Amino acid sequence: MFEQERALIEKEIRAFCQAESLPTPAEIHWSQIPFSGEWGLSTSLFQLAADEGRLSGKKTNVAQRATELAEKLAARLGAPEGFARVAAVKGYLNLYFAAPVFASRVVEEVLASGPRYGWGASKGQRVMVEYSQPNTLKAFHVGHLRNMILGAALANILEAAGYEIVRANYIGDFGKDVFKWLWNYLKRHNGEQPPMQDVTRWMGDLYAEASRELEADPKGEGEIRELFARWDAEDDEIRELYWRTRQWSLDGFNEIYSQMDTRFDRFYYEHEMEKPAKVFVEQLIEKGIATDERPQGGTVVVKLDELLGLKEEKYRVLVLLRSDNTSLYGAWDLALALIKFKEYHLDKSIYVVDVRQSLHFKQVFKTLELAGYAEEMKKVLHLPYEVVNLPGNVIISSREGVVVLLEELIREATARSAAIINEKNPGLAASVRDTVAKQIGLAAIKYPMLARENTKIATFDWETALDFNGQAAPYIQYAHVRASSILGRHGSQVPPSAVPTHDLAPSEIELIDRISQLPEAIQRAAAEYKTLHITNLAYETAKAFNDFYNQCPVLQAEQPARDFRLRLVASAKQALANCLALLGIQSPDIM
RNA sequence: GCUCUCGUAGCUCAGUGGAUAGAGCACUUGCUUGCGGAGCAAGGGGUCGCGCGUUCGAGUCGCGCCGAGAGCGCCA
Repeated sequence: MFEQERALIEKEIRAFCQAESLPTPAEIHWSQIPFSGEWGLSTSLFQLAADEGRLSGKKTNVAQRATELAEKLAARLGAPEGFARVAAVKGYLNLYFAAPVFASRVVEEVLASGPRYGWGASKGQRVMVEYSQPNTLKAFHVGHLRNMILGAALANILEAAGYEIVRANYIGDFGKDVFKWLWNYLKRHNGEQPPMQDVTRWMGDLYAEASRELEADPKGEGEIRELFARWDAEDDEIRELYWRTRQWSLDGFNEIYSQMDTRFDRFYYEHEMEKPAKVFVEQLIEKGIATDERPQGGTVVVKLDELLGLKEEKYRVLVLLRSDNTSLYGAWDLALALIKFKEYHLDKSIYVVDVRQSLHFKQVFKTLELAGYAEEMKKVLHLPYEVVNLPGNVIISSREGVVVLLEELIREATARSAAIINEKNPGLAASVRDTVAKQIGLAAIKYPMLARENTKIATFDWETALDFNGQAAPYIQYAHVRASSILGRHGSQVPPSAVPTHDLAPSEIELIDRISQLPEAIQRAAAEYKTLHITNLAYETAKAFNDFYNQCPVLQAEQPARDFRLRLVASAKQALANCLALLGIQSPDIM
């Protein structure tokens, strides 16, 4: 938000370097001024002092020289436009903002931009984010939650940063697991209908049963292959069963997506990939990239390390077709990757898939690179995230049926938040309470998944998931409610723009500072693909608002402070709502 | 065996090569004639896994070790 001022000072610093015959820095790094309680910008001169010493070949005391340079520079700058003062402190150049000028600029910009405050200009690039990827005929559990929430938030953040976004889902509706389920269904549950509630739980239970039964049944594998073959031969009975059971899962997913407030622009399905994948595999064999070992009773594979002439194992081997000629998911991923580029002319194709598939994606992307798609492969990115475990490092397993069902979690969280509302705000009408309870419950579930580094394993336990205190979404929503409450009591429109003429309190400046950080946080979160920059800022902004709330009266304040503070409250409310919206979290006005 | 990830307060986690490493939870204490106390303020608690290196400067970068987890030819 202060790019202009920054650019101006940078120009001055470069001019200073030239005048003093110093090496000109390529980049000038800015940070906040710590400990001062004042609001401004800071940069250090150590690097410059060290560079100068290295170039001259003479031994220099870097700390001393940095202090000297900072002082000279401060003297040269004087008091530039918009800044109250400039100071040299221990080798740092500190520029202190003329707070009223900047404060008013921040507030004006937030209120003028509204829900789009913080959004960047269009970058003219189209990015696909693929996420969720649930498997039909399996349970939808808390392990899938991280993926869905992370992907959705990331898509929002990239969109806000200025990219055109295509939200894609790739439904796992094909492969051996599907036929394993059908095999078990035909043997033990033929004709059964799924229950009304928790469809995916029922599907998952049958899947776990199928896994158990298969282990005990030596003929099972053969029977499953037979079903697979019948599907291949377009056997009506199997096709009908396949479509019918698949639809049960899809209905269950749609229910969950609507509950979680998640939407997609494009659905891909594994079963659609089979044919194009097989055609593509034939081409790879012709090109000599894939090796056909089927005549010897083997598979079709891409021996990546061998093709690349690597001595150590790195990419290993990607298996594309089984010995019985059916295709594997590696083959489908080859086809899908190209279809995406063909359909949307993407500038970037992102896969939000858990870290255990890192090698798989390395293999897929490298194979396509070798097959002549090097340009496209520069634009793909597997964004890995760690799994969600249960307490005691218990792995969530569809195969063994050890899952915490997502719908159960949503119900629990909603019930819990309704109970808290009853306690804290007993006067609230039941219908309003239920709506708000859901907003808070969902937020509490989503926030911790987004506030954690993607590469860290998350542990799900009920106590933490349902803890609504402290660094959690309800805290942020509460700050938003307080802001709404003040504006509601004020009643009429917030007063028109005004530069503050009262002495800004430290907590006012801190709050404005946090609000002003949103545009940069969005750009950084998008560049690094990290939602936690937004969760952190949302929390810090809420904290700053609560501090302000305690220290600065608004409605009781004297004019002109009252008018400015009303506008500040409206800005804080907007900034909080915008952060939460990026995270896929709603901002209630009462709770 | 090879590859990848993680290791910061009792616990869960932040921390852009820069000034005095921060939050939340838990624990102790205080704050409501005041805009919503789901809040605020204060307190204790740290060999940033260990070592070497790069650098003016390392929790942050590199290498090595230790510990934990994951992946590695016909599941997805």
